[in-house]
Amino acid sequence: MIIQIGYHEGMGSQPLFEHPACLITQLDVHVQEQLIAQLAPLGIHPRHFGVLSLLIEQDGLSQHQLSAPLSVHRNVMVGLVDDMERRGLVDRQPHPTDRRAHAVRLLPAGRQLHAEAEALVSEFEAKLLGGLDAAEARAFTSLLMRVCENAGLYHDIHPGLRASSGESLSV
Amino acid sequence: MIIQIGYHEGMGSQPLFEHPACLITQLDVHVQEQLIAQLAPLGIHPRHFGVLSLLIEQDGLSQHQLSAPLSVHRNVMVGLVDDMERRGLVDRQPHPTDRRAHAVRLLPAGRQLHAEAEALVSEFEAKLLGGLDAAEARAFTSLLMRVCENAGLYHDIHPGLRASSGESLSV
DNA sequence: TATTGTTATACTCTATAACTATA
DNA sequence: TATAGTTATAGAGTATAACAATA
Repeated sequence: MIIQIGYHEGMGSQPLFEHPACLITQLDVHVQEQLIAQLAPLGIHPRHFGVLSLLIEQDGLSQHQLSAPLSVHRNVMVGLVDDMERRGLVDRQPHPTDRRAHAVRLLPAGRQLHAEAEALVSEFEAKLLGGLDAAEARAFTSLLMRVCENAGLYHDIHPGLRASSGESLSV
Repeated sequence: MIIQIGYHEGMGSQPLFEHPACLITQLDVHVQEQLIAQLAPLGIHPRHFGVLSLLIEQDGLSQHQLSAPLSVHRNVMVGLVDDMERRGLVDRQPHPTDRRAHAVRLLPAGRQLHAEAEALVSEFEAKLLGGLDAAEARAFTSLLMRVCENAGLYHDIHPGLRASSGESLSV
């Protein structure tokens, strides 16, 4: 069965790389590639940087609270925290209010590494937006944030950082 | 709604989700997820849509010419073209100027499916940018394109595909 | 010698399910 | 009953290397 959508030949088709969705996807391929390369000298993956950044914003989060906003499955988070604990960047403390959970806490080495990593990430981002002037770059970032917000991407992670709503994963 | 992140100023550390790179990554996770869901009823993956779109713009491209702009390895392209040939969306013809290569050509069913797929993709994109007014949406897409261009993402595909002036691709 | 398409193999990543200890 | 963390296993996805035909 063919579903007629009212889109017929002759209405004109949009070039692939004028589709916002395709632009975002292509850009992310590049961003991932570059972030991995930028952070490799520090021995971490962008996901480790994500964990460190969330802990800088609010220390002592549980592994589940860390995995939800990063779109990382909780099984994978185990390994990420393992890596970072092994390197002395974080440790696992008993969670103050939930004895099932661990409070992942930043250690001084983690704070230091985060600062170095963020410098590298910011340096890359400056290059990424290097074709825009300052006002355009601000506008771009602001619009990006609004699109993300509109897509409901932050509901879990903001001030509360605790609205657990099932497992949201990429397919 | 304004995004409020309770972080402490002073250490020069930027909240994770104000980093453009992180916004792009998070947004792409969402976009991929949604595109896959949107196109699933048609039995295709976003990558198939990418191939169909490139062929709409310029029919008879070789598999290598298709794989480069889509950031897909040529080994993977074999399978994608296999899928689409099996469904009667495209076929493989002898390439007119390179006897090693195949010219992948759109069949009528492929043209039809592309129209349906593009309608679904555009519908999703309208929702994605639904929080912006028309001028903001245009600005966002335009800035996205400039960032992509600045990153060197379509040096291979612009001249041949967008202009479609009959010149061969320098891939 | 390099490139196109193809296949096979090995490797990585992710998903699923199970288990425990809590809630 | 549901959830946090953990582990093991299976499956999907990806990279590497090789090959034949052609440039």
